[in-house]
Parts: sequence; structure tokens; C-alpha cells
Amino acid sequence: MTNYNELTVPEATLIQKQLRDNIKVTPYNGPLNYIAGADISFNKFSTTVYAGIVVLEFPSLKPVGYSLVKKEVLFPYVPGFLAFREVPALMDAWTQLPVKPDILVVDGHGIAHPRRMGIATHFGVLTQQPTIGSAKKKLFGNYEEPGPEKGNYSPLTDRQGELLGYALRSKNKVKPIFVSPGHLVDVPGSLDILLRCIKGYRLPEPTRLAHNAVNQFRLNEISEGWTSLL
DNA sequence: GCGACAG
DNA sequence: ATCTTGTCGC
Repeated sequence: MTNYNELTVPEATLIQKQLRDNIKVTPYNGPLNYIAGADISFNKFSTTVYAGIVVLEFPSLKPVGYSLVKKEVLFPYVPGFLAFREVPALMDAWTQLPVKPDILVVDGHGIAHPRRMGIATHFGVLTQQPTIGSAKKKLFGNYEEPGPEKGNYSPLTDRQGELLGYALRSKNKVKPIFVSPGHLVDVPGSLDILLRCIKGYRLPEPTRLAHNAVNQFRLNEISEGWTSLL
């Protein structure tokens, strides 16, 4: 894998344009026995990032294990280029997984991106794994505020009206989350799967548990490596 | 030029 | 993203 730390934004843009030819937004018809969530945590002003992937049994959503790694990152956070900052660390956590999940939910957008290359798509294309993007804020596209009830959603589209994903009310009276396909999953499919990951919190279980894990890791409450919970 | 802007 | 206490509403 190329070294993202030395890249300039124009160079990163070129990479996104090259990778976009490999994106596959297609129905996922494989099995779904395991789903995972990926997230990153770090201390403000630090170049050390704590990455983690938590694997859950599906549809019970019970965690079965987690992979945690620490890595130095120099690429800054630039809206639209999150992947260049977080993918390298996530890749290490991914490689360390003894068994890969059927679907991976990444904290960030999939194709709901100016060049259709959000972090979930970027990671999916590089690993050739089905991924879904789940973000807490919109990055790109237009949408109408979804209804107030849990489960209500509205389409997220580009200027040509093409469907990129959805704004989803994952819990009553909370701001919506944004769901979009990463790779090897289609738009409706990404919503169907994500809806089955909601457990009463705003964030879907895979993302929520991954977020908790990387924070515990950063605060030295749990250690690096692969840990089985079985 | 102005507004928007994942984590 | 992270830093932080109390506070308002369901």
C-alpha cells in the first residue's frame, strides 16, 4: 500500500479518481452471520491514532471480539480526504482479524462523497470487502429532514438527483445519521442492513461498540491486538 | 466571492 | 475527533 503520509491534497484527489473506477455498488447476496464496526480515536494535537474493529454476531449484535492497533499519522484531517488519515491504521486492524466479517460498517461516508470515495468506499475497494458508511454529519449531497420517528428516512442525492444514500432517524428526536454504500452493497441494501443494527441508540451497534473500544484502548483500559470474547 | 465542510 | 458540568426533556 502506498504511503499516505507524504501525499499532498492534489495527489490524494488523483488517487480517489483512480480508485473510483473500481467501486461496485451492487446488491449484497452473501451470508450475513458476522458484521463489524470500525472507528478511530486520538488525543487532540497528537499524531498517534488508535484504530479498532469490533466483530459482532448477526443478527444478535453480540460482540465476539475486537482488533486494536496504534499508529502514527501525519496526513491532516481535510474534509473529503478522511480516508488518507484513517485507512492505514484501519488496514492494520483489519489484517489482524483472524476471520473477516461479512459486512464492515465504517464510521464515515461511503459513496456520499464529492468523488464517491468516502472512507467506507475507499477501504472497501482496497480490501475488496463489502462495506457500508455510517456518518453522524453530512459531507455531500442534498436531503430533506426525515420524519421525527425512529426508522424514518429520506433520500440523500447529488445535484443530478442520483441516490447516494439516506438521512436516517435512528432514534426518536435525535439528529439523523447518514447511511450510504461503501463497496459491494447497493443503496437500498445499505439501509436495510444498517436498520437491523440499530439497538436503541443513535449510532448503530457496530459503530457504537467500535467507538467505545478505541476510546478504552486510548485510555489504557484495554490492550492492543486481537481479543476474542468467546 | 460565498457557503459547506465525514473524523 | 477531543476537551468538559450542568441542564433540559422524554
